[in-house]
Amino acid sequence: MKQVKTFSEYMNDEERVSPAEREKINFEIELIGKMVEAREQKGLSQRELAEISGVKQPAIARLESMKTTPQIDTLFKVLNPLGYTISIVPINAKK
Amino acid sequence: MKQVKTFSEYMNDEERVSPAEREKINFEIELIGKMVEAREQKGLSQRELAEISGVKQPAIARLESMKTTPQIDTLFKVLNPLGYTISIVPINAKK
DNA sequence: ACTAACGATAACAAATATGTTATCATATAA
DNA sequence: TTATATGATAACATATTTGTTATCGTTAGT
Repeated sequence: MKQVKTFSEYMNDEERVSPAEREKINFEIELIGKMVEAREQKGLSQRELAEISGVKQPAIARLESMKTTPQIDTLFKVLNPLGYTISIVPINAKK
Repeated sequence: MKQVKTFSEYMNDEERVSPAEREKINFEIELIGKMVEAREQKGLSQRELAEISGVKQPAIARLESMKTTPQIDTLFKVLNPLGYTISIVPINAKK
């Protein structure tokens, strides 16, 4: 018998993780995925993105390694030079 | 001659408001619009939404009156019971 | 071997949001 | 008029992120 839960099973256990928490975690995974990919695809180092965005390199490193959850100001500062923004969508629009 | 700028003119003046700041302000306007509308359309008071979401009523009031910019945790807690979430989109997808 | 650039991390101060509790003014209903 | 519910606000403590500065280990290039 299985002894531990998979990550997916853990994430879908409502008794442990609330829907809002799950949305937040999914968002963060989506965030760092697109963030790292876009940064590297533009050939930018963390230090270069730091200069462009106005967010310091240690803060970017903390975000990319998921040590912290960004504040909204920081989110826009980092995403904007990478060509992304965020928007509010109905939950059922989750394609 | 015009003496003052309209809000729109102010917002589009890159020397005063950076692109990232503009995105953030637009996001906040979109946020409180959908937030208040959805809350009232569901017939919920701030106190009721506070109970459902786990965010205290004073915090909700501060958000709706734009006294503070929410943290991402708070954002998901409030938006989730209202049927919304947030997602990362390319800037050119701004319809 | 040396240098330079990279991402990660440490430590502390500063900034900001939230929790908590209480209260206020206003509107609405009885 | 009295009572009740609403959104807004105050004051303070707590929590979390970011700034700041410095450094670390690793990798790539010379």
